[in-house]
This record gives sequence, C-alpha cells and structure tokens, in this order.
Amino acid sequence: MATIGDVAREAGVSRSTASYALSGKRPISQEVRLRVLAAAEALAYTPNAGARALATSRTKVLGLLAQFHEDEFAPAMMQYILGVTDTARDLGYDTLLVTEADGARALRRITDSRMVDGVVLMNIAQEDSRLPILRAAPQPGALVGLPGDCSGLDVFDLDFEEAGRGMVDHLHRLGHRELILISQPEHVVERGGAYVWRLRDAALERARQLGVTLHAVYGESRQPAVGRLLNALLDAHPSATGLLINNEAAAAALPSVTYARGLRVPEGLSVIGRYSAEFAATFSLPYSFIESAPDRLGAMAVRQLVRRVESTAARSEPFVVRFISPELVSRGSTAPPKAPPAR
Amino acid sequence: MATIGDVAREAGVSRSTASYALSGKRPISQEVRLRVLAAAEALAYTPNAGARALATSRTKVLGLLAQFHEDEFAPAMMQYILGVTDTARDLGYDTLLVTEADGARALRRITDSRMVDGVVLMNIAQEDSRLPILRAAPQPGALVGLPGDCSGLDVFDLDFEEAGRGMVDHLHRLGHRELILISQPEHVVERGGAYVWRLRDAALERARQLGVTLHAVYGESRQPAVGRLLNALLDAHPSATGLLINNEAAAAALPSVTYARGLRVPEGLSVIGRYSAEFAATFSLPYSFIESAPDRLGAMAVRQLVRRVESTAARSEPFVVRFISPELVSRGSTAPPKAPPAR
DNA sequence: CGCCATCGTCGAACCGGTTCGACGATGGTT
DNA sequence: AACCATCGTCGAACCGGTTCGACGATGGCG
Repeated sequence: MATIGDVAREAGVSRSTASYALSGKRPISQEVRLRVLAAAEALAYTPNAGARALATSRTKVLGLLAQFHEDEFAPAMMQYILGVTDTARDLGYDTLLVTEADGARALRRITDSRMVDGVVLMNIAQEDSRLPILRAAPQPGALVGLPGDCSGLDVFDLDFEEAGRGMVDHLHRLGHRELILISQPEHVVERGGAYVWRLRDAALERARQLGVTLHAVYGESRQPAVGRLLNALLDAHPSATGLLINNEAAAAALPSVTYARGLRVPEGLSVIGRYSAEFAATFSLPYSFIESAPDRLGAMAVRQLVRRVESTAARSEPFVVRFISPELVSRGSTAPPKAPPAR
Repeated sequence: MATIGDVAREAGVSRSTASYALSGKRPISQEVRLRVLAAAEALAYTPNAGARALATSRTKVLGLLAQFHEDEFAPAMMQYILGVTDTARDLGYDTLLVTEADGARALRRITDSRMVDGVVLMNIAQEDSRLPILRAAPQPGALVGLPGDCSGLDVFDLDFEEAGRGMVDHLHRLGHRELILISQPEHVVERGGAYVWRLRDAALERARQLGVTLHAVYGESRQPAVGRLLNALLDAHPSATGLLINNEAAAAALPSVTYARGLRVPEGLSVIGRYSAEFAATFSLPYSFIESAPDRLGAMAVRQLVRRVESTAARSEPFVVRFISPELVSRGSTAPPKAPPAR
C-alpha cells in the first residue's frame, strides 16, 4: 500500500510538500502540485485512516447507538438508521453502528478511544444512563428522542404532545365524543420511553378540555396478542367511534381485525395512527396517520452533530431542543361518526 | 485524555514497560504490573484507537456493506445486520455500517484507508462489482449470499436449491399435483439476486421429475400490488392446491387475501413460505416456512472473517462456500389436497 | 541597487501507541 | 568462582500522516 512517502519520492518532493499539495493548505506551485497529484493517482494512494486520525484528532466517523429491545418493533428502527447513515455519508462521515445491550459501556468505549468524532443516540429513555457519559465525553452528541434532562446535548424529536392533541382535535372536530387510544406496551414506558406518555397525557388533557371521553390503554408489541387486545377494546367500548394508534404493531394488526369484525373504516370507526410513511407503505396501511419522520430526525441530528464537530464556533453555541411538528397524512380513514354510534 | 505516557509517569516506569504491563506480551514483575494497572485505572486510561491502529495495523473494526434498494423489503435486512453487529461485538469488534448506493466506491474507501480489518458484504449479486475490489483488498472478506464467482472469498448462504426442492417434495408427498410459486419481483432478478432463480429453478426441476405442475411467477414487493397479484394468481389457477412463497411481502399480504376470498388454509390451500422466524413473528404469519436464518448467516460470516483476520494460518486456508440446510418450521399450513380440488 | 515580503519547499517534530534490541541484575550450573 | 540463561526494564525506532518554523529564491518597491 502506498504511503505519502512513496508519493513524495515518486514526485521528487518532500513528504510535507506532498501533504500540502494534496491538502492545499499551503501554496504549492502548479507544476509540483500536478506532479504530486499524478504520483498519488499512479500509486493509487489513499491516506491511512489511523495515521490521519492520530495526527488530526479527527476520524471522520460518527457513532450511532441503537438498542434493540425484544418487545419493540424492529422494522421501525431501520428508518432511523438509514436517515443517519445516508446523511452522514453525504457530509463525508462513516457510521459506526453499535447495538450492544450495555449502551453505557459501549458509549464509553467508542468515545474514550477516540474512534468517533461525535455520537448519535437513539432509543432515549427518560433517565438514560448513557447521557452523563456523553456529556462528559470530549465529542459532541445528538439525541433522537427526548430525555428528562436535555442539558449539554442537542435533542431532536417529534412533537408527541402536539401529535396527541392533533389526533384528538381532528376527531373532535368531526364530531366524535368517545375515543380509544392504544399506546406502546407498558414495557416501553417502564423503560423510560417518554414519547408514549407525552402523546397520551397531552391527548388526555385535550380530551378533558373538549369534553371528549378518551380510553387510553397500553398495547402489545406482537401478534397475535395485539390483535386480541384490539378486539377486546372494541368489545369493551362499543360506543367509541374513533381509534388513535401510537403503536406500530397495533396499526399493522388492525386491518385484519376490522375485516374479521366486518367493521368498516371510516364508516364504523375512524382511525388515526402515528408512524412513518415508509412503515405505512410496507404494511399497506389504509389509515390517516401522523408522520413520525424517522429519516428526517436522523438527518437533523447528524447535520447538527457535524456542525459542532467541524466548527469550534458551533461547538460553543447553545444546545438546541428541536421538535418537528406532526404532519397529518390523510388517507380518508376518518369521518363524522354515524349519528347514533352503534356497532 | 490520559496517554500511555501519563500512565508510565504515574507508575514511575518507561512507556514501553507500561505497554508491556498492560498487554502482557513480556514478563513484568508483579509489583510493577500492579503499579501500572493502578495508574491506568486512576487516570481512566483508554488507548487511542488511531494510534493503536497505526502501530498494529489492526483497527478492531469490521465493515458491513448493505444496500437498500427501494423495491426490497427493508425489515428483513435488519436481522442480517443484527446478526453481524452482535457477533462482531462478542468477538471484540465494532461494525462500520455502510449503506452507500455506490457500494464499490464505498468498499474501496474503507479498505484502502485501512479503516477496517475485514468486510462482510450483503445483497450479493450474480455479477457483483464489489467482488473484484474485495479480492484485491488486503483485508479478508466474507459474503452473505452466493455470487457467480466465489473465488477468493468465504461465502455463506441458505441452500436455496434445497429449499426449492424441499417445498415441492413436501407438497408432493401430501398429494398435491399443481402448485404456484411466487418469487421476488423481477427487479431483484435483474439486479442479479441469484437466490430467486436458484430456488425457482430447483423447484421447477424437481416438479418436472415428480410430474407436478408448477406455475412460477415473479411477485411484487409492495402492497397493494402484491395482494392483487395473489388474487390474480389464485383466479388464474383454480386447480392449484399449494402455494410456495419466496417473497416476504407476499407472505405478509396473504392472510388478508385468503380471508377476503373465504379461502381456508390448509383446507382450501396449502402454503409454505421462506423467511425468517423473526419475520414470521413480527407479521404473525400462520404458515409453515423454511427458516432463512439471517442472524445465523451473519454470525457465521463474521466468525469466519475474524478467524482469518486474527490468524495468519487461517488466512491461507482454502476459502469456504457454506450453505446452511433449509429447515422447515411447521405451522400446520399444509395438508393433503381435497380429493377433487375445487374452489 | 538594496530591502523586505511573499512564495514554495524542506526538515523536523509530533500525534500515541507497539515492539525490537540492549543491558544490568539475578540465580542456577558446572 | 566463572559462566550463561533468564528476567525485568529501558531507550529508541517505527507506524503514516500533519504542521510548524526556517530558509532560499523571487519580485515589487522605494
């Protein structure tokens, strides 16, 4: 493998001159520059990443910490990851994907060893043991998801509160007065998945203000449990005319449930979900939904992270907590309830 | 950040002694060793990855090249990735996930720059432009998927031919004489996805030998197109009594199709799929299926790769092409056909 | 014509590890 | 008592880049 020394020798200049010719950080005569470039080309020179990292303290690699919990819906995660890797590459960075169960230890490892220039954390918990480590690390960090304490980090998330209110408003406006909200499984909440209760509590609050009855329950993450649960809910609340879904598995299971019950959407039941467009397409979901935009969130986190990595000015800017506003994608699954709601 | 020089000073020894004390590559007195360890502990010393990579020519990072084609079924990919990252970590390696569209360029970048000690390639095409680059690279490589030319690389894949034969055999044994096989979309084939025709051709051959009629068609990768296709197929071949599915999207769509047609499985139609257990669980698929074991394949590829990375002896061993034999997971979705097949 | 700034290049140092060769101290043989 | 191996440690070199300071050549200016 050719080193910069080989290139320099081939071009008949010193190593430093070769380096400057390639980086352009000092003026080099046109003639020498072309000789160096030609030599580099001829020898198929590629700088050694380790050596460069050692000299510059920059690796051009970002860490991405994602945890895969058994009871979570893995396909949804893929979108976030792609948003991060694609954006990182556009900005000249590679991505180290870390899925280790012990996230705190993994984070310490990659930051202390200086393998990465910055870190994106996903699956943020309310009290996340990785955050103190990330705050103390020399590299900047960005979160996809809102923790209890945002200090010292850039945070990006969907505005789940607004999403919850939006769902209730939308159905209330159509005339609905009794709704069901199915959230993620209770495990997710226990693990500190704040987005679950952020959406739910905001929806409950808004429902209270509007005089709407809202039955909020935890869901399941797997079939057939989630299908059974949906059936049980529809049985238990026969007068409810609208269903809000903050649970991918439930959304995926609903079509077969409504079909089996001979229940028509939106005539017999109005439905609004919260998931990504990609997810909707994969499962061919016929429901109006609030786009959770995982790719956009991943991209935003990376862009901010790279700004901080590359500019010392940016590094001292105040930290941001940015919520993207929920956008309702209409698929015609909501309508005014039948005058005397009956199933 | 503490360097090994800091540790050495703290312990009152030379840098080299500190290094030997930590690595154990030369005998060091118990007393000095403990002093060095204590110093390292006290200073929270972690070796700089770049410096170590430069000195040892080892990064302890593996590259994972995965491509996400629009018309492919992304959730299935997740399983392969987790198989790789988890196994790599168990063996002491981190994983650089590269999803760049231009896989050949990406591969050149990470190998030439010595960012990785080895590379796992996924989404292997019959004529894969990345393979010549990987063969020429100084790092070993492993493939998940079978290309036209396996030379110079370790290859791991499901035995799709045996899977195709197994599906046909199984239904033939039950008495079926007319079957439908729905494969991946034609795009996948055009892109060189050999597993599609490996399974199909072997199934056709076996069907011919057994005197079974087999209608083999390309599928779609998305709803609702794939649902329409399934309906059209069942309409077009009313006397077919068995359905073979080598297409995740079709498998996911089938339950609603059979339900809508009032078709019972296995009474009215026997079904066998080919997908992963994880996939089956996610979509709650009630069909017997041939386990494609993505996590196992990813793990096998990584283990072999690491063997070659870590032992010069292993590096010169002959290359392996290893097929895992298809395993049928029975879910009771196959049965003898009704005597006069009618729908 | 002499002076100074700029340009273009070079040598050397440095980043933070690992590893080789050397060397004094120790202990066991003959 | 002399000798040799082994043990434990150190200094120096090296991995392959980047970057700083220096310095000769060039050119503009007074």
